[in-house]
Amino acid sequence: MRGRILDAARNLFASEGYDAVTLRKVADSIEYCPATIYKYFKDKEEMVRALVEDDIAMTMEAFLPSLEHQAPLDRLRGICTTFLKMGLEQPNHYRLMYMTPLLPGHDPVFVNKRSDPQTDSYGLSLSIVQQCIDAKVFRPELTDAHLITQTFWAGVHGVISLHIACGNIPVYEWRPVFERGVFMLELMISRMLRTPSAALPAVSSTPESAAATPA
Amino acid sequence: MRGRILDAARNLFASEGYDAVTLRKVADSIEYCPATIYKYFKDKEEMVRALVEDDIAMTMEAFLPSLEHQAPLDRLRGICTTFLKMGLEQPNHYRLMYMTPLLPGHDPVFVNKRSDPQTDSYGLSLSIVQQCIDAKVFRPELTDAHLITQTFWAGVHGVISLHIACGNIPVYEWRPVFERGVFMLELMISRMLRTPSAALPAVSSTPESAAATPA
DNA sequence: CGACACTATAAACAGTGTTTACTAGAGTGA
DNA sequence: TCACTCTAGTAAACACTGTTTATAGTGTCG
Repeated sequence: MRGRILDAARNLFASEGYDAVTLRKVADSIEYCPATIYKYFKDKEEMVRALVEDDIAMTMEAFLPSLEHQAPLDRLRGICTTFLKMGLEQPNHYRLMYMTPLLPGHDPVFVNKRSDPQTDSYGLSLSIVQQCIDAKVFRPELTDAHLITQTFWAGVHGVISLHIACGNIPVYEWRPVFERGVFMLELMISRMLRTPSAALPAVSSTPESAAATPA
Repeated sequence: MRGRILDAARNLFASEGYDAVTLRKVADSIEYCPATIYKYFKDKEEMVRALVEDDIAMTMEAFLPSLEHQAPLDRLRGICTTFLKMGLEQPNHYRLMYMTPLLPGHDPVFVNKRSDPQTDSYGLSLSIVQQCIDAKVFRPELTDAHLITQTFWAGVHGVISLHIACGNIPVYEWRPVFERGVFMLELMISRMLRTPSAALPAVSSTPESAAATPA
């Protein structure tokens, strides 16, 4: 039953976007009374958080193929580009997960799922970064796995979130956003590498087509 | 009169935060009827946009000292760190300006103010990056000023916005956010430099105090 | 003075999230 | 079988949003 409510919410969310997820619309689309939802969720926030947790689980699944690579650096590349793709393809979900300061952070249930490489993407990234450090991939002075993880995350997140928030302002002649994400990633990686890297990836200087973010 | 409304909105916004800016509260705090606001603003959105435009102007003023530096690279460093500081000190304004995909982008008045180094921070950054390119500061293959500007912007924005959205999740052992911003900036700069740079800045590995984002 | 323009308002409308009081029904135990 | 409880679902209301309409004031100008 919770599942049916969440399905309806998910559909509404994916089809009509961010602000369309209203309790009444969810209730209507499942042909129930708005108050019924409160039998299964304490809050609207709790309902939304259930959605987010599902999305987190999906993200973790999407990371799995990247873990097959032998070289830890390739694993790092893999999850970063996967994260980038996911954020660009599902901006609504991304916005909810990483651009909305709602999740109180002090919620014990929510917090316990974090920092675990199995269920949390930060924990997973952290462990891969640590593997890179152990494999002496990075320069010797770069020893703080948290700092490195947070920097990679911020870099990729910056490209995604800036695109979601400002990507539809045409006077900024935006370069293609995915290429920009890869450029950012390789920029960071290559500066951190112990053995100097090859050239940075090329980025097309044709401004991105206007079909960037379809609201 | 528009000014008085905006002042009230600004106070409300700064003191009670993002969601507290409601037309009725603004009207109450200035002791007018809610409908009166519609005499001076077509929308709530137009009122909010007026706030944002003021903030943009303030941002531009904050950039002025950075333009005094002789070396173009120092100018670039200056505006980036200023941007970083501003975003961290006024997260509410930052969120409104750069994390809310509201501004339709097709508004002609709004668009005309963009891309001008005098009134738009992107235009200003772009011109400084171009000066760096002309001064042969960057590696010869880095010729696309837009790409470079967008990359710097994304990097700094990533640190700020990630901190605003997720900085209150304690299990991520966040390193001090300002130091992380400078680290990100120098990471990007040093990889782009034609003449190799010195070491990256040190970042304290003490997790940031819990007083990060006071809601 | 009379006509006009303009300001501010009260009241309502449609839409939120949320709560309360209530009903119909399904079980369960005696 | 009969009462009993417990629960899923509901209608109606409440307190809020942003927004609109019709109306009462208030000044200015001819």
